[in-house]
Amino acid sequence: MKRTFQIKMPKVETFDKELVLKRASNVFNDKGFNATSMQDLVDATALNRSSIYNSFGSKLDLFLECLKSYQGIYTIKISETLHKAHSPLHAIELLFEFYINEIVEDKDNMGCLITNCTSEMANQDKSIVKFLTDNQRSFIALLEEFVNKGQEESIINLKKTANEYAWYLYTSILGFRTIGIMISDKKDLQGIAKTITQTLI
Amino acid sequence: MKRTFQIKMPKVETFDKELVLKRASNVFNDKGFNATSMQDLVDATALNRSSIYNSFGSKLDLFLECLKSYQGIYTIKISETLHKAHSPLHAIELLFEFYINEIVEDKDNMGCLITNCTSEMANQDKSIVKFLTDNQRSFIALLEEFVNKGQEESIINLKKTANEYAWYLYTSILGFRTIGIMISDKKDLQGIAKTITQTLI
DNA sequence: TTTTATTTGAAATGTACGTTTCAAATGTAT
DNA sequence: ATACATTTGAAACGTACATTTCAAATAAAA
Repeated sequence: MKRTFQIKMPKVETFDKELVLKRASNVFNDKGFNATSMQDLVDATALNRSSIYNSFGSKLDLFLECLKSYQGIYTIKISETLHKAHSPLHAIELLFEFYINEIVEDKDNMGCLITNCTSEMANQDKSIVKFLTDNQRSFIALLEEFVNKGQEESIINLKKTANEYAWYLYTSILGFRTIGIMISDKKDLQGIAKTITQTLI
Repeated sequence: MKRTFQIKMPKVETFDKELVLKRASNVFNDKGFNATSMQDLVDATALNRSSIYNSFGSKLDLFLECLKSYQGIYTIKISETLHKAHSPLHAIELLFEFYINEIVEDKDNMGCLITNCTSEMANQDKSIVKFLTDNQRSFIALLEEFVNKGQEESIINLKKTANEYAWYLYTSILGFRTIGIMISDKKDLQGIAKTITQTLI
Protein backbone atom coordinates (compact mmCIF):
# COMPACT_ATOMS: atom_id res chain seq x y z
CA MET A 1 0.00 0.00 0.00
CA LYS A 2 1.46 3.34 -0.96
CA ARG A 3 -0.82 5.82 0.82
CA THR A 4 -1.51 4.55 4.36
CA PHE A 5 0.08 7.69 5.75
CA GLN A 6 -2.84 9.75 4.45
CA ILE A 7 -5.71 10.57 6.75
CA LYS A 8 -8.35 10.08 4.05
CA MET A 9 -7.97 7.48 1.33
CA PRO A 10 -9.92 8.26 -1.83
CA LYS A 11 -10.63 6.06 -4.79
CA VAL A 12 -7.36 4.66 -5.98
CA GLU A 13 -5.89 3.59 -9.29
CA THR A 14 -7.19 0.08 -9.97
CA PHE A 15 -5.92 -0.97 -13.40
CA ASP A 16 -2.95 -3.28 -13.89
CA LYS A 17 -0.27 -0.87 -15.00
CA GLU A 18 2.04 -3.50 -16.45
CA LEU A 19 -0.81 -4.99 -18.48
CA VAL A 20 -1.82 -1.56 -19.76
CA LEU A 21 1.78 -0.81 -20.73
CA LYS A 22 2.05 -4.16 -22.50
CA ARG A 23 -1.10 -3.42 -24.51
CA ALA A 24 0.00 0.11 -25.33
CA SER A 25 3.48 -1.15 -26.25
CA ASN A 26 1.89 -3.57 -28.65
CA VAL A 27 0.08 -0.81 -30.53
CA PHE A 28 3.17 1.40 -30.60
CA ASN A 29 5.21 -1.57 -31.78
CA ASP A 30 2.74 -2.37 -34.55
CA LYS A 31 2.14 1.14 -35.90
CA GLY A 32 5.07 3.19 -34.64
CA PHE A 33 4.79 6.24 -32.41
CA ASN A 34 3.53 8.72 -34.96
CA ALA A 35 0.93 6.49 -36.60
CA THR A 36 -0.55 5.53 -33.24
CA SER A 37 -3.45 7.73 -32.16
CA MET A 38 -4.75 8.36 -28.67
CA GLN A 39 -7.94 6.59 -29.80
CA ASP A 40 -5.88 3.49 -30.69
CA LEU A 41 -4.45 3.55 -27.17
CA VAL A 42 -7.86 4.03 -25.56
CA ASP A 43 -9.16 1.04 -27.53
CA ALA A 44 -6.15 -1.15 -26.76
CA THR A 45 -5.89 -0.40 -23.06
CA ALA A 46 -9.65 -0.17 -22.35
CA LEU A 47 -8.77 2.85 -20.23
CA ASN A 48 -10.51 6.16 -20.51
CA ARG A 49 -8.72 9.06 -22.16
CA SER A 50 -8.70 10.97 -18.87
CA SER A 51 -7.23 8.02 -17.05
CA ILE A 52 -4.41 7.77 -19.54
CA TYR A 53 -3.62 11.46 -19.20
CA ASN A 54 -4.01 11.27 -15.43
CA SER A 55 -1.70 8.29 -15.12
CA PHE A 56 0.90 8.97 -17.79
CA GLY A 57 0.86 12.64 -18.72
CA SER A 58 1.09 12.71 -22.50
CA LYS A 59 1.33 10.40 -25.47
CA LEU A 60 5.11 10.77 -25.44
CA ASP A 61 5.32 10.12 -21.70
CA LEU A 62 3.25 6.99 -22.15
CA PHE A 63 5.51 5.92 -25.00
CA LEU A 64 8.59 6.37 -22.81
CA GLU A 65 6.95 4.25 -20.11
CA CYS A 66 6.20 1.63 -22.74
CA LEU A 67 9.83 1.64 -23.81
CA LYS A 68 10.91 1.11 -20.21
CA SER A 69 8.35 -1.63 -19.66
CA TYR A 70 9.38 -3.35 -22.91
CA GLN A 71 13.04 -3.03 -21.93
CA GLY A 72 12.30 -4.51 -18.51
CA ILE A 73 10.49 -7.51 -19.96
CA TYR A 74 13.25 -8.18 -22.48
CA THR A 75 16.01 -7.70 -19.93
CA ILE A 76 14.50 -10.52 -17.90
CA LYS A 77 13.90 -12.77 -20.92
CA ILE A 78 17.42 -12.18 -22.22
CA SER A 79 18.98 -12.70 -18.82
CA GLU A 80 17.13 -16.02 -18.49
CA THR A 81 18.22 -17.04 -21.97
CA LEU A 82 21.86 -16.20 -21.39
CA HIS A 83 22.04 -18.09 -18.11
CA LYS A 84 20.60 -21.27 -19.61
CA ALA A 85 23.79 -21.66 -21.64
CA HIS A 86 26.60 -24.04 -20.84
CA SER A 87 29.26 -21.67 -22.19
CA PRO A 88 29.63 -17.95 -22.98
CA LEU A 89 29.60 -18.66 -26.73
CA HIS A 90 26.55 -20.85 -26.35
CA ALA A 91 24.89 -17.98 -24.47
CA ILE A 92 25.29 -15.71 -27.48
CA GLU A 93 24.03 -18.44 -29.80
CA LEU A 94 20.99 -18.89 -27.53
CA LEU A 95 20.43 -15.14 -27.63
CA PHE A 96 20.04 -15.32 -31.41
CA GLU A 97 17.79 -18.36 -31.04
CA PHE A 98 15.69 -16.30 -28.67
CA TYR A 99 15.39 -13.49 -31.23
CA ILE A 100 14.55 -16.01 -33.96
CA ASN A 101 11.65 -17.30 -31.88
CA GLU A 102 10.51 -13.74 -31.20
CA ILE A 103 10.53 -13.01 -34.93
CA VAL A 104 8.81 -16.23 -35.95
CA GLU A 105 6.10 -15.70 -33.34
CA ASP A 106 5.67 -12.06 -34.33
CA LYS A 107 2.87 -12.73 -36.83
CA ASP A 108 2.34 -9.05 -37.62
CA ASN A 109 6.01 -8.46 -38.44
CA MET A 110 6.21 -5.56 -36.05
CA GLY A 111 9.89 -5.93 -35.27
CA CYS A 112 11.49 -4.68 -32.07
CA LEU A 113 9.94 -1.63 -30.38
CA ILE A 114 13.33 -0.22 -29.40
CA THR A 115 15.00 -0.82 -32.77
CA ASN A 116 12.02 0.71 -34.59
CA CYS A 117 12.08 3.63 -32.19
CA THR A 118 15.74 4.25 -33.04
CA SER A 119 14.81 4.60 -36.71
CA GLU A 120 11.72 6.69 -36.12
CA MET A 121 12.65 9.00 -33.26
CA ALA A 122 16.34 8.96 -32.32
CA ASN A 123 16.95 12.16 -34.27
CA GLN A 124 13.78 13.89 -33.10
CA ASP A 125 13.46 13.72 -29.33
CA LYS A 126 16.02 14.20 -26.55
CA SER A 127 14.30 12.01 -23.94
CA ILE A 128 14.16 9.21 -26.49
CA VAL A 129 17.88 9.58 -27.22
CA LYS A 130 18.64 9.34 -23.51
CA PHE A 131 16.67 6.13 -23.19
CA LEU A 132 18.25 4.61 -26.30
CA THR A 133 21.76 5.59 -25.26
CA ASP A 134 21.32 4.04 -21.81
CA ASN A 135 19.78 0.92 -23.32
CA GLN A 136 22.66 0.63 -25.76
CA ARG A 137 25.26 1.10 -23.06
CA SER A 138 23.84 -1.57 -20.74
CA PHE A 139 23.21 -4.07 -23.53
CA ILE A 140 26.74 -3.69 -24.85
CA ALA A 141 28.12 -4.08 -21.31
CA LEU A 142 26.19 -7.34 -20.98
CA LEU A 143 27.44 -8.64 -24.32
CA GLU A 144 30.99 -7.61 -23.50
CA GLU A 145 30.81 -9.53 -20.23
CA PHE A 146 29.92 -12.75 -22.06
CA VAL A 147 32.47 -12.25 -24.83
CA ASN A 148 35.11 -11.58 -22.20
CA LYS A 149 34.31 -14.80 -20.37
CA GLY A 150 34.38 -16.67 -23.69
CA GLN A 151 37.79 -15.25 -24.49
CA GLU A 152 39.13 -16.12 -21.05
CA GLU A 153 37.93 -19.67 -21.59
CA SER A 154 39.49 -19.67 -25.09
CA ILE A 155 36.09 -20.46 -26.65
CA ILE A 156 35.94 -17.07 -28.39
CA ASN A 157 38.91 -15.93 -30.46
CA LEU A 158 41.13 -12.97 -29.61
CA LYS A 159 41.17 -11.32 -33.02
CA LYS A 160 39.16 -8.45 -31.51
CA THR A 161 38.66 -7.16 -27.97
CA ALA A 162 35.56 -8.11 -26.02
CA ASN A 163 34.31 -4.54 -26.39
CA GLU A 164 34.77 -4.63 -30.17
CA TYR A 165 32.86 -7.89 -30.41
CA ALA A 166 30.14 -6.47 -28.16
CA TRP A 167 29.64 -3.53 -30.54
CA TYR A 168 29.68 -5.93 -33.47
CA LEU A 169 27.03 -8.13 -31.86
CA TYR A 170 24.90 -5.16 -30.92
CA THR A 171 25.01 -3.88 -34.50
CA SER A 172 24.23 -7.34 -35.83
CA ILE A 173 21.24 -7.63 -33.50
CA LEU A 174 19.88 -4.28 -34.74
CA GLY A 175 20.17 -5.60 -38.30
CA PHE A 176 18.70 -8.93 -37.31
CA ARG A 177 15.66 -7.31 -35.71
CA THR A 178 15.12 -5.21 -38.83
CA ILE A 179 15.49 -8.03 -41.33
CA GLY A 180 13.11 -9.99 -39.08
CA ILE A 181 10.39 -7.61 -40.22
CA MET A 182 10.96 -8.75 -43.81
CA ILE A 183 11.84 -12.42 -43.19
CA SER A 184 9.98 -14.84 -40.94
CA ASP A 185 11.43 -18.13 -42.15
CA LYS A 186 13.19 -19.88 -39.29
CA LYS A 187 15.79 -21.64 -41.45
CA ASP A 188 16.75 -18.41 -43.21
CA LEU A 189 17.11 -16.60 -39.91
CA GLN A 190 19.16 -19.45 -38.43
CA GLY A 191 21.51 -19.21 -41.39
CA ILE A 192 22.11 -15.52 -40.82
CA ALA A 193 22.53 -16.00 -37.06
CA LYS A 194 25.07 -18.76 -37.63
CA THR A 195 27.13 -16.53 -39.89
CA ILE A 196 27.07 -13.71 -37.34
CA THR A 197 28.17 -15.89 -34.41
CA GLN A 198 30.75 -17.78 -36.48
CA THR A 199 32.89 -14.63 -36.33
CA LEU A 200 33.56 -15.26 -32.66
CA ILE A 201 34.90 -18.80 -33.10
CA MET B 1 9.49 15.69 -75.76
CA LYS B 2 6.71 13.49 -74.68
CA ARG B 3 3.71 15.21 -76.25
CA THR B 4 4.60 16.22 -79.78
CA PHE B 5 1.90 13.91 -81.07
CA GLN B 6 -0.72 16.26 -79.67
CA ILE B 7 -2.22 18.94 -81.85
CA LYS B 8 -2.19 21.56 -79.13
CA MET B 9 0.59 21.82 -76.54
CA PRO B 10 -0.48 23.52 -73.31
CA LYS B 11 1.56 24.77 -70.45
CA VAL B 12 3.86 21.97 -69.36
CA GLU B 13 5.45 20.77 -66.12
CA THR B 14 8.53 22.92 -65.55
CA PHE B 15 10.04 21.92 -62.21
CA ASP B 16 13.09 19.67 -61.88
CA LYS B 17 11.51 16.40 -60.78
CA GLU B 18 14.74 14.84 -59.50
CA LEU B 19 15.51 17.90 -57.39
CA VAL B 20 11.98 17.96 -55.98
CA LEU B 21 12.24 14.27 -55.11
CA LYS B 22 15.61 14.83 -53.45
CA ARG B 23 14.18 17.62 -51.30
CA ALA B 24 11.09 15.61 -50.42
CA SER B 25 13.25 12.55 -49.66
CA ASN B 26 15.28 14.65 -47.27
CA VAL B 27 12.21 15.62 -45.25
CA PHE B 28 10.89 12.04 -45.22
CA ASN B 29 14.34 10.83 -44.22
CA ASP B 30 14.57 13.35 -41.38
CA LYS B 31 11.08 12.97 -39.90
CA GLY B 32 9.81 9.64 -41.22
CA PHE B 33 6.69 9.18 -43.34
CA ASN B 34 4.07 9.67 -40.65
CA ALA B 35 5.62 12.71 -38.98
CA THR B 36 6.03 14.50 -42.32
CA SER B 37 3.13 16.77 -43.20
CA MET B 38 2.04 17.95 -46.62
CA GLN B 39 2.98 21.45 -45.43
CA ASP B 40 6.54 20.24 -44.72
CA LEU B 41 6.69 18.95 -48.29
CA VAL B 42 5.26 22.16 -49.76
CA ASP B 43 7.90 24.13 -47.84
CA ALA B 44 10.77 21.82 -48.79
CA THR B 45 9.95 21.48 -52.48
CA ALA B 46 8.72 25.07 -53.05
CA LEU B 47 5.94 23.50 -55.10
CA ASN B 48 2.30 24.31 -54.63
CA ARG B 49 0.04 21.77 -52.95
CA SER B 50 -1.93 21.37 -56.17
CA SER B 51 1.22 20.78 -58.15
CA ILE B 52 2.31 18.02 -55.78
CA TYR B 53 -1.06 16.30 -56.01
CA ASN B 54 -1.16 16.85 -59.78
CA SER B 55 2.30 15.43 -60.28
CA PHE B 56 2.46 12.67 -57.70
CA GLY B 57 -1.06 11.71 -56.64
CA SER B 58 -0.90 11.35 -52.88
CA LYS B 59 1.53 11.64 -49.99
CA LEU B 60 2.15 7.88 -50.15
CA ASP B 61 2.67 7.97 -53.93
CA LEU B 62 5.17 10.77 -53.47
CA PHE B 63 6.91 8.77 -50.76
CA LEU B 64 7.19 5.76 -53.06
CA GLU B 65 8.69 7.97 -55.76
CA CYS B 66 11.13 9.30 -53.18
CA LEU B 67 12.13 5.76 -52.25
CA LYS B 68 12.77 4.97 -55.92
CA SER B 69 14.73 8.17 -56.42
CA TYR B 70 16.78 7.53 -53.27
CA GLN B 71 17.38 3.95 -54.40
CA GLY B 72 18.49 5.15 -57.83
CA ILE B 73 20.95 7.64 -56.40
CA TYR B 74 22.43 5.07 -53.99
CA THR B 75 22.57 2.35 -56.64
CA ILE B 76 24.83 4.61 -58.69
CA LYS B 77 26.97 5.69 -55.72
CA ILE B 78 27.37 2.09 -54.53
CA SER B 79 28.15 0.82 -58.01
CA GLU B 80 30.84 3.47 -58.37
CA THR B 81 32.24 2.58 -54.95
CA LEU B 82 32.37 -1.15 -55.65
CA HIS B 83 34.10 -0.72 -58.98
CA LYS B 84 36.86 1.44 -57.52
CA ALA B 85 38.13 -1.60 -55.64
CA HIS B 86 41.16 -3.67 -56.60
CA SER B 87 39.60 -6.88 -55.29
CA PRO B 88 36.14 -8.23 -54.40
CA LEU B 89 36.94 -8.14 -50.69
CA HIS B 90 38.25 -4.61 -51.01
CA ALA B 91 34.99 -3.70 -52.74
CA ILE B 92 33.02 -4.76 -49.68
CA GLU B 93 35.40 -2.91 -47.40
CA LEU B 94 34.97 0.21 -49.55
CA LEU B 95 31.21 -0.22 -49.33
CA PHE B 96 31.42 0.10 -45.54
CA GLU B 97 33.77 3.07 -45.91
CA PHE B 98 31.15 4.63 -48.14
CA TYR B 99 28.45 4.13 -45.49
CA ILE B 100 30.77 5.50 -42.82
CA ASN B 101 31.17 8.69 -44.82
CA GLU B 102 27.43 8.90 -45.35
CA ILE B 103 26.86 8.57 -41.60
CA VAL B 104 29.57 11.03 -40.62
CA GLU B 105 28.25 13.60 -43.11
CA ASP B 106 24.66 13.03 -41.98
CA LYS B 107 24.69 15.85 -39.43
CA ASP B 108 21.04 15.39 -38.50
CA ASN B 109 21.45 11.64 -37.80
CA MET B 110 18.60 10.78 -40.13
CA GLY B 111 19.89 7.34 -41.05
CA CYS B 112 18.97 5.56 -44.28
CA LEU B 113 15.57 6.32 -45.80
CA ILE B 114 15.05 2.71 -46.86
CA THR B 115 16.18 1.15 -43.58
CA ASN B 116 14.01 3.57 -41.60
CA CYS B 117 11.11 2.82 -43.91
CA THR B 118 11.49 -0.90 -43.18
CA SER B 119 11.05 -0.20 -39.47
CA GLU B 120 8.21 2.26 -39.88
CA MET B 121 6.12 0.84 -42.71
CA ALA B 122 7.06 -2.69 -43.79
CA ASN B 123 4.21 -4.17 -41.76
CA GLN B 124 1.69 -1.52 -42.78
CA ASP B 125 1.62 -1.06 -46.54
CA LYS B 126 1.72 -3.57 -49.38
CA SER B 127 3.28 -1.27 -51.99
CA ILE B 128 6.05 -0.47 -49.51
CA VAL B 129 6.69 -4.17 -48.92
CA LYS B 130 6.97 -4.73 -52.66
CA PHE B 131 9.55 -1.97 -52.99
CA LEU B 132 11.53 -3.20 -49.99
CA THR B 133 11.47 -6.82 -51.15
CA ASP B 134 12.72 -5.87 -54.61
CA ASN B 135 15.39 -3.64 -53.13
CA GLN B 136 16.50 -6.41 -50.80
CA ARG B 137 16.63 -8.97 -53.58
CA SER B 138 18.73 -6.84 -55.92
CA PHE B 139 21.08 -5.66 -53.18
CA ILE B 140 21.70 -9.21 -52.00
CA ALA B 141 22.30 -10.33 -55.59
CA LEU B 142 24.91 -7.61 -55.96
CA LEU B 143 26.63 -8.57 -52.69
CA GLU B 144 26.53 -12.25 -53.63
CA GLU B 145 28.22 -11.49 -56.94
CA PHE B 146 31.15 -9.83 -55.18
CA VAL B 147 31.44 -12.50 -52.49
CA ASN B 148 31.38 -15.16 -55.20
CA LYS B 149 34.21 -13.49 -57.10
CA GLY B 150 36.14 -13.17 -53.85
CA GLN B 151 35.71 -16.85 -53.13
CA GLU B 152 36.76 -17.83 -56.67
CA GLU B 153 39.91 -15.76 -56.17
CA SER B 154 40.40 -17.35 -52.71
CA ILE B 155 40.35 -13.93 -51.04
CA ILE B 156 37.12 -14.71 -49.22
CA ASN B 157 36.85 -17.94 -47.21
CA LEU B 158 34.52 -20.83 -48.07
CA LYS B 159 33.08 -21.39 -44.61
CA LYS B 160 29.74 -20.16 -45.98
CA THR B 161 28.24 -19.91 -49.45
CA ALA B 162 28.29 -16.60 -51.32
CA ASN B 163 24.53 -16.35 -50.78
CA GLU B 164 24.87 -16.88 -47.05
CA TYR B 165 27.54 -14.18 -46.82
CA ALA B 166 25.39 -11.86 -48.92
CA TRP B 167 22.51 -12.22 -46.42
CA TYR B 168 24.95 -11.72 -43.59
CA LEU B 169 26.32 -8.55 -45.15
CA TYR B 170 22.86 -7.22 -45.92
CA THR B 171 21.79 -7.78 -42.30
CA SER B 172 24.98 -6.15 -41.06
CA ILE B 173 24.40 -3.13 -43.28
CA LEU B 174 20.87 -2.72 -41.90
CA GLY B 175 22.34 -2.75 -38.40
CA PHE B 176 25.16 -0.44 -39.43
CA ARG B 177 22.73 2.11 -40.85
CA THR B 178 20.68 1.99 -37.66
CA ILE B 179 23.60 2.32 -35.26
CA GLY B 180 24.79 5.16 -37.48
CA ILE B 181 21.82 7.15 -36.15
CA MET B 182 23.22 6.79 -32.63
CA ILE B 183 26.95 6.92 -33.39
CA SER B 184 28.71 9.41 -35.64
CA ASP B 185 32.31 8.82 -34.59
CA LYS B 186 34.34 7.67 -37.57
CA LYS B 187 36.81 5.56 -35.55
CA ASP B 188 34.01 3.74 -33.73
CA LEU B 189 32.22 3.01 -37.00
CA GLN B 190 35.44 1.82 -38.63
CA GLY B 191 35.96 -0.60 -35.76
CA ILE B 192 32.51 -2.13 -36.23
CA ALA B 193 32.93 -2.30 -40.01
CA LYS B 194 36.28 -4.05 -39.62
CA THR B 195 34.76 -6.70 -37.38
CA ILE B 196 31.93 -7.28 -39.85
CA THR B 197 34.19 -7.70 -42.86
CA GLN B 198 36.75 -9.76 -40.94
CA THR B 199 34.27 -12.64 -41.09
CA LEU B 200 34.91 -13.01 -44.80
CA ILE B 201 38.69 -13.38 -44.52
C1' DT C 1 -3.20 37.26 -81.50
C1' DT C 2 -6.09 33.80 -80.22
C1' DT C 3 -6.99 29.30 -78.57
C1' DT C 4 -6.54 25.80 -75.23
C1' DA C 5 -4.86 22.29 -71.98
C1' DT C 6 -2.45 22.61 -68.06
C1' DT C 7 -0.41 24.59 -63.91
C1' DT C 8 -0.79 27.59 -60.08
C1' DG C 9 -2.31 29.85 -55.76
C1' DA C 10 -5.30 30.43 -52.20
C1' DA C 11 -9.08 29.12 -49.92
C1' DA C 12 -12.11 25.65 -48.37
C1' DT C 13 -13.38 20.77 -47.08
C1' DG C 14 -14.15 17.52 -43.75
C1' DT C 15 -11.82 14.62 -40.71
C1' DA C 16 -8.89 13.31 -37.01
C1' DC C 17 -5.60 14.66 -33.96
C1' DG C 18 -3.72 15.39 -28.82
C1' DT C 19 -5.34 17.36 -24.96
C1' DT C 20 -8.58 19.59 -21.54
C1' DT C 21 -12.70 20.14 -19.07
C1' DC C 22 -16.01 19.02 -15.58
C1' DA C 23 -19.98 16.89 -13.58
C1' DA C 24 -21.01 12.36 -12.04
C1' DA C 25 -19.47 8.09 -10.12
C1' DT C 26 -16.50 5.65 -7.06
C1' DG C 27 -14.56 3.59 -2.96
C1' DT C 28 -11.69 4.21 1.23
C1' DA C 29 -11.59 5.87 5.84
C1' DT C 30 -14.16 7.93 9.20
C1' DA D 1 -23.98 6.63 6.72
C1' DT D 2 -21.04 10.28 5.58
C1' DA D 3 -17.16 12.86 3.75
C1' DC D 4 -14.10 13.54 0.12
C1' DA D 5 -10.00 12.98 -2.94
C1' DT D 6 -9.68 10.71 -6.98
C1' DT D 7 -11.16 8.40 -11.21
C1' DT D 8 -14.25 8.12 -14.94
C1' DG D 9 -17.05 9.18 -19.09
C1' DA D 10 -18.54 12.10 -22.51
C1' DA D 11 -18.21 16.10 -24.68
C1' DA D 12 -15.70 19.95 -26.20
C1' DC D 13 -11.25 22.36 -27.41
C1' DG D 14 -8.53 24.35 -30.88
C1' DT D 15 -5.31 22.83 -34.14
C1' DA D 16 -3.42 20.48 -37.93
C1' DC D 17 -4.00 17.05 -41.11
C1' DA D 18 -4.49 15.13 -46.27
C1' DT D 19 -6.96 16.30 -49.97
C1' DT D 20 -10.13 18.99 -53.20
C1' DT D 21 -11.83 22.86 -55.49
C1' DC D 22 -11.76 26.41 -58.88
C1' DA D 23 -10.79 30.83 -60.85
C1' DA D 24 -6.75 33.03 -62.59
C1' DA D 25 -2.33 32.69 -64.79
C1' DT D 26 0.51 30.50 -68.15
C1' DA D 27 2.78 29.14 -72.34
C1' DA D 28 2.87 26.25 -76.57
C1' DA D 29 0.55 25.90 -80.92
C1' DA D 30 -2.52 27.69 -84.40
